[in-house]
Formats: sequence, C-alpha cells, structure tokens
Amino acid sequence: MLSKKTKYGIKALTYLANRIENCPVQISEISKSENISHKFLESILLTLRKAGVLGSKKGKGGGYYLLKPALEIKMTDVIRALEGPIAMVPCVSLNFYEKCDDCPDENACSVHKLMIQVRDNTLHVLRNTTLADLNAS
Amino acid sequence: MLSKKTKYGIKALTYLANRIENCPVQISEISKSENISHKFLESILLTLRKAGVLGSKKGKGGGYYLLKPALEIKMTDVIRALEGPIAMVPCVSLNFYEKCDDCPDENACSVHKLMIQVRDNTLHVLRNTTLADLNAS
DNA sequence: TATAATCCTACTGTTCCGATAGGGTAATAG
DNA sequence: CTATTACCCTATCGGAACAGTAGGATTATA
Repeated sequence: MLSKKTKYGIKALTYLANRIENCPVQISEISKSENISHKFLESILLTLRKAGVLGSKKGKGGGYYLLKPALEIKMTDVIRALEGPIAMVPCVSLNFYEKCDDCPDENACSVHKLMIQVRDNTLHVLRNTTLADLNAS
Repeated sequence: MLSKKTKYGIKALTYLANRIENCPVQISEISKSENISHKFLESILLTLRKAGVLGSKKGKGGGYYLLKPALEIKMTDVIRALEGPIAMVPCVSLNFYEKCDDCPDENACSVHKLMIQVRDNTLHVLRNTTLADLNAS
C-alpha cells in the first residue's frame, strides 16, 4: 500500500508542475487546493527538498518550486524519496536491499523469484513516467 | 510491502506443490522446513483453506493439501486471500475498492492515473503466474 | 479410548503511520 | 531596523495494523 505521504507528495508535485510559472508556491496554497493538512504537507515537501526534487525560498514571498523541468522528474525518484523501496520484499530491492532471516538460499526462494518479476514490471512503469505525464489533461 | 503472512503462505504452498504425492502434510513439517513459527503458519493455512486454495484433513495422519493442481492456482488468488488488495491505493483496486477522502474527482487525480498503470502491470504478472511456475528448478 | 492433528477465538507486544506541537531561522517589505 | 512571513527542524502521540502467542475445542485415526 502506498502511504499517504507518498500520495500527497505526488499530488503536490503535480500541482507545482501544472502552474504556468515555476515561481515559489506557499505550502498553504497547495495544502488548501489538494486537501492536505498544512503541517503534514510541510514535512513532505521538506523530504522532497532534501531529495533534490524541490527547491525552496525562505521568508516573505517564499515557497517551494521544482528544481528540474517536470519532464525530467521520474516517478522512481519521487517514490523512493517518500516511500522508500519500490520492491515488495527487501530481498529484491535494488536500493534498499536486505537479506531475509528465514531464507537460506535466495535463488531457491519462490517468493523471491515472483517478486523480481513484479518489481521489474513496476519499475518499467515508474521509470518511464515523469511528472509531465501526470499533468491534468 | 508484502506482509510476512503472504510471504510465508506462498512458501508453504510452494512446499506443498513440490511434494510428489498430494497427500495431507502436517503443519509442523512445513513449519520446520521453511523456518516459520508453527502457530503463525497454522493461522495462515487456515486462511488459505477458507479461501478455497487448500483442503485439510483432521486427526491423526491429517494435514493440508492442495485442492487444485498447482498449474491452476493463480498468484492473484493467493495474494488476495492473504494480503488483500493488489493495488497500491484503494481507489484503483478491483476487488477492494474504496473512494479517497481527499479526492473530489478520481479521473483528474494524478496518483490515480499512475497507480492504474502499476496495478495493470502487476496484475499481468500475477495472473499469468501459477504455483507451478514457482517450483524449485 | 488415547493420541494426533486441525480448528477457532482472543489477546498482546511492537512497529509504523498520520498527524500535531512548538519553536527556530532566514528573507523580505516597508 | 524591525515586523512579518514562511520555511526549517525535532519531538511527540494516538491509533491501527502486523507478527506472533495462548489455550483450549473439535475431529479423526489407530
């Protein structure tokens, strides 16, 4: 299941991408438009800034803005920053690998085999989808 | 993330599918072979029986066995029984649909659009994979 | 009738998620 | 220079879900 953090993050990014000008947008503007708690959204945007997806400007007239064109922001980057692993089990994760306690041999594990298939298919979608593809049509 | 319940369930099913004879296998045999807590596995196999995947025989010499040939047991059925929804958000789930609180219009939602893509790709894998495909090679 | 095994309900400890609280810090307007 | 605005950061907390446990009831076999 996708966490609300990730869901709200994607919605906020889409909102930013749909603006005509890429100038700083305040948290409260996004929060009102997308029905997201102001404080919660604040922590989400902070995470995206630390991940290098968003830039921010402090003080009056400040806010958050996209650091790159929407076409260059891949969904893999966004989801990894907010959600963590894309894989459904840590033992098939590319970026967040962890060995299973119960599995003596990964290559003989049926779950491992299946989840690699799922991961590859999911990655294919997320790698080839950018923020620009999610724009309101 | 896949729950341990689902993971253990798939491992147990694979174990059953790999047996030469499809006669009742005791919980403790599977539990030992796959390093799963006996009691926990018990509840998992019970779920699979209620879902119509496994049959059981009580009393001495009893145990669990596959109700259908491995080739006819789809991963979608197994995962839905143990994990619940396959989709990453309830609003794109086929079997466990729920409307989002924050979304006035699903069709305009960027997350919705993206997650339908992911769901379709995942479903494609899980529908076309049966227990027989997971056999130890 | 003893024993072996599933069946079933309830409970519990832990972890994670979603959200909140409260102040600190930087930039801008005037 | 100062007030205001808005981001920055840490800590905390309630609740839900997960992983696993406990204990006995039931049923079938030998």
